[in-house]
Amino acid sequence: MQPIGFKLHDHRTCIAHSVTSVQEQCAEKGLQLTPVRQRVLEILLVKHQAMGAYDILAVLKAEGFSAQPPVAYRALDFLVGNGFAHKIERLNAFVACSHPSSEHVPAFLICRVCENVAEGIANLSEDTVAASARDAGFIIERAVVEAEGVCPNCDGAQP
Amino acid sequence: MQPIGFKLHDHRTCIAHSVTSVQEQCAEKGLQLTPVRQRVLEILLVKHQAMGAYDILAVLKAEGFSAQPPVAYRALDFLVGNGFAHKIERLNAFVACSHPSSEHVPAFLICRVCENVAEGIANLSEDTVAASARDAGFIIERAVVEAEGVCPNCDGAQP
DNA sequence: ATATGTTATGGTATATTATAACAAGTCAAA
DNA sequence: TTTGACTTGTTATAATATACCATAACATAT
Repeated sequence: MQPIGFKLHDHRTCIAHSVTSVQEQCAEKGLQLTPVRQRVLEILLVKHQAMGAYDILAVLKAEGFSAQPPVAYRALDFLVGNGFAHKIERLNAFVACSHPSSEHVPAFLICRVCENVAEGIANLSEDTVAASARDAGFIIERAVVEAEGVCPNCDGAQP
Repeated sequence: MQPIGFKLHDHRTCIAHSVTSVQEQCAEKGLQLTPVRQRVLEILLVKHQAMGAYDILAVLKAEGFSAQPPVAYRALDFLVGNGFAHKIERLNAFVACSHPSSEHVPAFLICRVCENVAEGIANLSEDTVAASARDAGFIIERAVVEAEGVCPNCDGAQP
């Protein structure tokens, strides 16, 4: 059991479920979840913490995959492009998606102390953001919310 | 007259107003708006487009300022840290703040065609994000919304 | 007037993140 | 069996960002 979204749960079944869910979606959509791609997804799932491309690369290398930067970036592009992972721009790092089965505007709660990340869902359509965009005639194609702060596990423990 | 927030307006007075507003705030708070810092702010204000640190550096260099990367990053840190500019993480680039006089959660509408950026204000406190954070016991210290899409000027003109 | 602390600048070097470009393998469909 | 779409392998390099050390400028305390 380890923290996820700052709460404890059975992380092993969590990983297994995510992987099979992604496998199913790939089958449905005719996407190829190749060994490297699946492995990168698994690596991201191990922790609910954002990982840099080069962190992932180090793991791949240790496991005998080819480990030039493009290997990691290609797999990440695939995962992000198909909604199985997200990039956290603020950290230049990546996390597995916690809600891979539905379209959504992800909202990341990033703990600046332990660097764990929880993914929620934002509802911008009811926000002033949607109104501004509508007024301006701007068409939103995708969006993300990134919030930095302190998670419950670190609150009190650290400044 | 040029596009700002995708609309036309008198950009010269816009720049002048922004600069004097920032000068006033610095005076109030005892912050030093040194020559490089003010110049970087002005450079950002020239376009309502995000600029990379190295773009700014190039302008500084042409004007005889010292032009090693830290020069730009320091000035940008000052501006961002005090709310006079924002970093757009998705672009690794910076924009002058359009609402420098008030605390707010900025929401960027980023046109993927012309790369112009409009800054709105998000109201996350009424969003599911705030609820998730509250439920999780997560304390949000700062947040940003980044939306990518197509602005009214580019819509129709480009795919 | 001198010392001390704080803030800002100058500068080198290097770390970190990301992509371009090209060759080659896989595999299904025409 | 070739074509085409997609994936991988690999080298090199681009783009972004920071660590680190030294110096200057200036206010305030001794």
